[in-house]
Amino acid sequence: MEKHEIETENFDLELTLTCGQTFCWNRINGDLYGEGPSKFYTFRKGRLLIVEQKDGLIVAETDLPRQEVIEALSLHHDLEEIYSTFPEDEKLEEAREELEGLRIIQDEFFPCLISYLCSPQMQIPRIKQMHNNIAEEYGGTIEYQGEELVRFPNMEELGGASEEELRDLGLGYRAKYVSNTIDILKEEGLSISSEYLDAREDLKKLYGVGDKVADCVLLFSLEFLEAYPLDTWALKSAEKHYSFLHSDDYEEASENLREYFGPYSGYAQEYLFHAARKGIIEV
DNA sequence: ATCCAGGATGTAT
DNA sequence: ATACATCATGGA
Repeated sequence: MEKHEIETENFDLELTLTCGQTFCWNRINGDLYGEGPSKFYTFRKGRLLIVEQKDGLIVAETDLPRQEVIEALSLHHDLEEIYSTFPEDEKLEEAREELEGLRIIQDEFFPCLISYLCSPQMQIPRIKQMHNNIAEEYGGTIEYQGEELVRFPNMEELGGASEEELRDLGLGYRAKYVSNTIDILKEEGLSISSEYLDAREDLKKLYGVGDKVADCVLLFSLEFLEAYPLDTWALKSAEKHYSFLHSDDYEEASENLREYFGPYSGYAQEYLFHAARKGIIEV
C-alpha cells in the first residue's frame, strides 16, 4: 500500500468518525465508540483505506488514489466558506465551538444506504453492530498486522442474503427493508436527480426509505449538503430552540430549517445533532 | 415488567 | 392529507 500525507486544517478525525454519522468506518484495534488508538479503516471500491491523524497531518495507507482519500473524508470542504453562510445563531455557534473539526464525510452509497435502512427505532451503537454483523457474514476480511479487518459486501454479495438470514443478524423488521430494497435496485436500478427535493423523492422509491433516511443518505453519501435529516434529536432540538421553525410536518419543518440555515444546512444539523446528543446544548 | 431507540409502512378515516 | 397501530430487538 502507498502512503499519503495530507495537510489539513479544521479537521478532527476521531470526532468526525465517532459522532454517529457514519457506520462504514471501524477503529483498528478497538471499538469505534470505545477506547483504542485513533486509527481507523474502511473499504472503498473494494480497497482498504487506513487513516490516522498526526496533528494537522492526515496519514493514509491505501492503494486508492490520493483524491479518493480527500473525498472520503470531505477534506475538500471549505469550512470557513460553509460557516460564512450560516445565520447569526447562538446555539449553532455554541455547538460549532465545542465541535471544532467535525466534518460531514462521504461514504459509499450502498453501505451508507443499508446502514440507514437499519436505523429506524434503533440506537447508534446497535446500528453499527448490525452493519458489522452484515460485513462479517457477507463481506470479506483482510488481515492487517495480525488483525482481521472486515469489508462490507457489495450489492451482489448481499443480494444473496434472505430476509430470514438478515433477521438473524439482529436487523429485526428492518431485514425486509434491506432485502426488498436490494431487489428493487437489482431489478429497476435507481437514478437520482441532481435537484435536492427530487433526489429525496427518488430515494423514497426504495422500500424502507422515508424522508429521514433519504436525507441521511443524501447528506452522508451523495453530498447534498442542504439536506437536514429530522430525527428524534433534531426534532426535539428544533422544538426547543427553534420553535418558530418547527412543525410536525416533516416537509414543512425541513423547508423552514433549510431556509434558515442555508445551503449548508446539513452541516448545521450535524453540529446541532451532536451537540444535543452530547449534552452541549440541552434538549 | 415496561419503556424506548437517528422511523417507515399499511390501513382507515 | 392526517391519525393510528404495527413492526423486532436488546438494554435500561
